[in-house]
Amino acid sequence: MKNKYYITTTLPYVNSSPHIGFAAEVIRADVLARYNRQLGNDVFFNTGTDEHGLKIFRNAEEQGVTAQEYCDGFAAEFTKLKETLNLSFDNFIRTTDEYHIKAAQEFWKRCEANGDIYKKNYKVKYCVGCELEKTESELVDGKCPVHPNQEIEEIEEENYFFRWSNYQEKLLKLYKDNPDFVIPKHRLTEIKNFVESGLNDFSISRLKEKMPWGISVPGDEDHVMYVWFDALTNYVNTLGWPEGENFKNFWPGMQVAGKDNLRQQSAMWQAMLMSAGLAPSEQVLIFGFITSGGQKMSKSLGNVINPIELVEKYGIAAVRYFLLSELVPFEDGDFTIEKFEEAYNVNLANGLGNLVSRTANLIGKNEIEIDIKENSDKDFEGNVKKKMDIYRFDEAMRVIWGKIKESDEFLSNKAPWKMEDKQEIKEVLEIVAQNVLNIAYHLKPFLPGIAEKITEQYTQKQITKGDPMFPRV
RNA sequence: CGCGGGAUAGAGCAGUUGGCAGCUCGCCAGGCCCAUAACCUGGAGGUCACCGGUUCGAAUCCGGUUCCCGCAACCA
Repeated sequence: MKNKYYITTTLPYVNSSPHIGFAAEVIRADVLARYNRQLGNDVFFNTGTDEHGLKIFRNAEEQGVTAQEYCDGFAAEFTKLKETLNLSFDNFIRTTDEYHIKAAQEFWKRCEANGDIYKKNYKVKYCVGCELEKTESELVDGKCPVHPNQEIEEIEEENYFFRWSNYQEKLLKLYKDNPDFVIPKHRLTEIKNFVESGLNDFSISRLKEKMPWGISVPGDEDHVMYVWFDALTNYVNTLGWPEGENFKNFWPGMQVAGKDNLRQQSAMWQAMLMSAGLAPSEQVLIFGFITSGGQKMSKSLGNVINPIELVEKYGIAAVRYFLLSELVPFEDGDFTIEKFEEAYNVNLANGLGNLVSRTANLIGKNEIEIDIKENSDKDFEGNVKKKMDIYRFDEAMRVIWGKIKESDEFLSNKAPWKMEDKQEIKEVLEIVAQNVLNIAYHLKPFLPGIAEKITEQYTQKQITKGDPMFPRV
């Protein structure tokens, strides 16, 4: 019987084009999905788009289109990432999908039935930029410190609230019983501290007459759900919850997110799950951010890196390689075009590409037939696994590149191009070719396209030299 | 004392449970010449931010200090 493995990314909010940080997140999730498929597990991999809320409603108004049209445009752009980033997701959920809307309403009803939803008068200052209410202590000079150029709006209305405060002890118990619940450890510490400091119930609805772009609250046509409540439920809705077979088979699952999402994923959502009577997530991975030249990416600084343009210029393998290999997933990492090109030249062109070329060439020129098979090296496999078990994609790739270096050294030592005896040459090249084929095998989750190409080349009866896979830049 | 992260070769970074300080680029010298001006070998270059402690032994653990950064700019 196959193990079930469910993994989901967060759903990016569709108010701008795909961010390189989200690209890193979804590619890491893709690696875990592909790796688990390779291990023989039955995998369900989810991503999608978060499409409700005031910010989107207003953006659409400004552009003179309906909110749905506005979202459709972005959703198409994000869907295209499947090809652009070579992703293997099984479902792409949009929070405007009919099945999501129905399930989100069902989720609401369950929380309500459990006594965790109540109505109260709500008078608070609200920052449209954050889509969040602000307490007086959070404001600086009466303005949101995050969006100082936007006016704080006063909202006074009856809202529904979620009794987050009911879940403080249960969340702390969850963290205590599952010390690996949040990876890395320091993020678990952070969320534990936050929950310990006390939880305030949060508002989960908005008046429809003011902000119609949301999912109707069950049994109250005057309200729509607050975007966070609706969006978080996608992680089970995508599995067909409440009835779907997939839900029974795959939940609970792995969740990955950027560090800005720690609170939502590991505390708010977990409390919501408990309230609805569902099991908490299996584990939450919290990734670091990507800076650009040591600074936060910002349009005004002009240092925003567009992952799609990067792929168009350098190819998807180069982009996946950099994001997976040159960054420590759980810490902030820096991107510059210089580092990117250096990594490309050193590791893909001179390293992987060159080894594949020189080996194939030597075999072809000598007209040698060799006998090798996929994944023949159990030590190699074990070393990769050790790193994958702790989600260190960078170190797993370092293991793979160690095998490349070892093969280059071996070739230089043996110098088969000086040998006369065909049998002797064959013995050397068979070892190296076997290494290359194993490298390709372990590369499949990381650089699927390239790995397939190498595998195809090296499983021919007569291996011959191909065109360079990575021309130097 | 809001919560976290960080300081390691000229630059950029890694360093898991304490055990001879590593990687890439750059620099110097050599080799090879099968391969994409690539590949291999050797070398120079370190007060592991600072002070103290634990230990046979600390980049690593503990306490303190200084300086950066994120949470918290349009954002994942």
